[in-house]
Amino acid sequence: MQYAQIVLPLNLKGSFTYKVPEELMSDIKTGMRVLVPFGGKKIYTGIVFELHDNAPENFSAKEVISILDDQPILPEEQIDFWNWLSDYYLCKLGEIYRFAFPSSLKLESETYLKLKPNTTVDFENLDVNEMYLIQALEVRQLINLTDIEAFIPKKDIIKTINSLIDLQYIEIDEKIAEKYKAKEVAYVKINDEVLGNQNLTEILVRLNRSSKQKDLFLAILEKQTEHPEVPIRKAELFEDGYFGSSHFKGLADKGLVEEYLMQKDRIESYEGEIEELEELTEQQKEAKNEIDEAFEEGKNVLLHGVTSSGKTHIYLEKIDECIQEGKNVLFLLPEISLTKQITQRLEKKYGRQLGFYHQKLTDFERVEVWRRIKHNDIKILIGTRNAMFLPYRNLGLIVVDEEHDSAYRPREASPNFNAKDAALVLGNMYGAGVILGSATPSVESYYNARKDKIKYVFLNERFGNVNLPEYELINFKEAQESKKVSGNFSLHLIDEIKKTLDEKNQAIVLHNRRGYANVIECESCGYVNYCSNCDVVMTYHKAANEMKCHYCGQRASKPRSCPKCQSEKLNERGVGVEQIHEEVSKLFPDHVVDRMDVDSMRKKFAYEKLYEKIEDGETDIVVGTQMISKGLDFDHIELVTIPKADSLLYVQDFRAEERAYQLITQVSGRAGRVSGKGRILIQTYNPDHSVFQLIKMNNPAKIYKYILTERQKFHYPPFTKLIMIELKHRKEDKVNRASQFLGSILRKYLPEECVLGPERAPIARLNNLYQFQIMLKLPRGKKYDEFKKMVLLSLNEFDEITAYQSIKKDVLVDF
DNA sequence: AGCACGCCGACT
DNA sequence: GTCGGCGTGCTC
Repeated sequence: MQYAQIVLPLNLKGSFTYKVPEELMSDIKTGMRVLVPFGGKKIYTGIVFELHDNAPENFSAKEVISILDDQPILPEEQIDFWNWLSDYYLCKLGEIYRFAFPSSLKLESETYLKLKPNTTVDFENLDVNEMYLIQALEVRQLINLTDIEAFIPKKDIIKTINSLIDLQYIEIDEKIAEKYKAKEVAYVKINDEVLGNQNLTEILVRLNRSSKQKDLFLAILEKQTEHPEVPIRKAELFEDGYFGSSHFKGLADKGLVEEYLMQKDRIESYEGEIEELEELTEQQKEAKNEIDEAFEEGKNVLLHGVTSSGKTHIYLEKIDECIQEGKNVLFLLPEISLTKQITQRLEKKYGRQLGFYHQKLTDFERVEVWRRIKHNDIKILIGTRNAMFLPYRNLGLIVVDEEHDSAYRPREASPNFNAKDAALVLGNMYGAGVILGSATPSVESYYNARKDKIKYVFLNERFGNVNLPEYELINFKEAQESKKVSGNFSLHLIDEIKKTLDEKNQAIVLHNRRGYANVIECESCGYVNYCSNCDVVMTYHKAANEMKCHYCGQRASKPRSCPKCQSEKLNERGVGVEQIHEEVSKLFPDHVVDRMDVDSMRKKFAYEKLYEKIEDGETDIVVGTQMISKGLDFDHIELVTIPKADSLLYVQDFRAEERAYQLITQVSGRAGRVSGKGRILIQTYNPDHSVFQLIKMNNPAKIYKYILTERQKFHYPPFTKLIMIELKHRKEDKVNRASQFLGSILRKYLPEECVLGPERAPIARLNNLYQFQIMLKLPRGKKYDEFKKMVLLSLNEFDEITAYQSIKKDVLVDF
């Protein structure tokens, strides 16, 4: 095997061919990391994806510099998984690599500057910047490029460096820095020789003159003899303040004790009591049996369990079984803030065998988890979508909790894949069973279950036979006509909240729109504030007293008068959650009303604080956006109200109804978890709308049937496959031409009815990039693969036009 | 993605 | 006249 296909952490297609030097041939294996030169003088950490003997024809391969691992860091299963992801989602292996590995594991060379040896610098002829740089280099021999920014203005850096290189004073070098340092902790022990020497009395007599040292010596000796297997941390000796480090040093100088260092995991693990699981209810047992059967047939499972039906309970049972069989578990969650409940329960049972992996870990913490997974120290890994790429060796089970959640596919992620779907494939690679769990499964998963591609398991009762919440639709139009409203609330709804509060219970008000008002509009000329980076109006946030663009995050001050016609009559239009919160606060001045949305939860621990407040009953009403539909499992929430439910449906998206159903059902699940007397009030202008009517009936099968019929009628997923191609560029005419061109190529290879567009994106400009999109509607089944090859062909043809290379192109498969 | 090369506008 | 902008091309 003389050649290796290496994947590099760059946004480039496929892999690169390198020659394996003779001396590395016997050691190199697929899945190992290697250092390779690339381009001018850069060195990258690449991964060996394939070894072969086919010499490249069109170029001469460079040589692998060295191998970084003694065993493959990436298991075969992951290599297969990456290849699948790249094929299916039409993304680059380099993108996956960058996403999958913590940056400390894929070091690249950094450019350094150093003084040329044996040169005398003539300071007379240097400018200020040049002098600074030379002086800095005299102090520390190496300086990397980013450090220079600290003392030379950014725009002068290149000039300064070039000039000094011309003068032959400095030179450029590349260096790979080892970034990851294991955290080491100091431990102490009695010197081995001292222990061997039986004459302890003699030692103690010698210590009589320094009583503290003697006490310390005895303390260490006692710990060590009582628990010889437990290392003694140096820090713990000084914890009660009685001993100081000078006492230890005294003993060490006498050769009685010694200090040694050990690596410590950065991640703190649970060390408390370990607890057994509760027994399953009859219904849960039945569900578990069905899962077992499915797994035996080699089928994956969609676990559809209404809120508080005890899905977690079943997960725990399956997890336990899997671990008994000596296999490991991956538990996926849409976002890390939801880990609380599941973690607490798992920690009690599995303690240190539990690991976490998510976006909030530091890079070093990620590396630690990698190592622990590699060493098989972790039995259960709880994590978000990026945890799918850890180097598992023997996965036996993957759980995807809240599988419908859109966080499994963040909009602007690279590589863009759906973690829920990818989990099924990952499970297949490892021969592990996969459970997708949700109270409101995605329509696609439900359809797959219906088509028997995955097994459908339904839990339709709440734990402890508690009743499901009851829905009531309030006709807001009628209420308005009979003048029974106050602002955005019907008197009936207000009355219901009042009743709930009188019974010392809590209520939730859902309004899924951030800010105070959607638009601020000039009454006389109609002027509205546009974001300067995007083609969207800015939202008024009263709490922060500013205008915000919800797409690029830009902020601006609230205008006092119309910048166009100077009129001071500015109208606020469109209702945001802040306004609903304000109204509720005014309606219930004697109660505590809190707001929960991304804007109010931005501060550190804001979420935790509010969570505690609700738990302790200090909050009476929580007004919030969709955030409140997740993780708020409290006993005293009895009422959920949605004053402006229509806004959930007025979204331009074929998934609007599905999303509305999921959101309403999820937030409803917060009510009456214990009492079984939960009530949901949906206030709408269209109480006859099918979605509301079906929700009221509380019959999931009917809702899914309705949504599926609609999807079939309009040729949307799951009946067709969608691929969305987005093109972005700073110049509108350029991206317009490019998308017309790509559209024509696609039409050349695909039937006319499959290609929609190109057209301007609903938000024509975002972050100063103009956007055009082409939607591909492709048939399912065998034909799909064939058509997708054509798409790939078209995209490659497009890529050959060099003039369009500066255009950002995103391909979203299964949009 | 990074980096070098090369061609056009705003300044000493 | 130069500096520096960024459009283009290339990397095993």
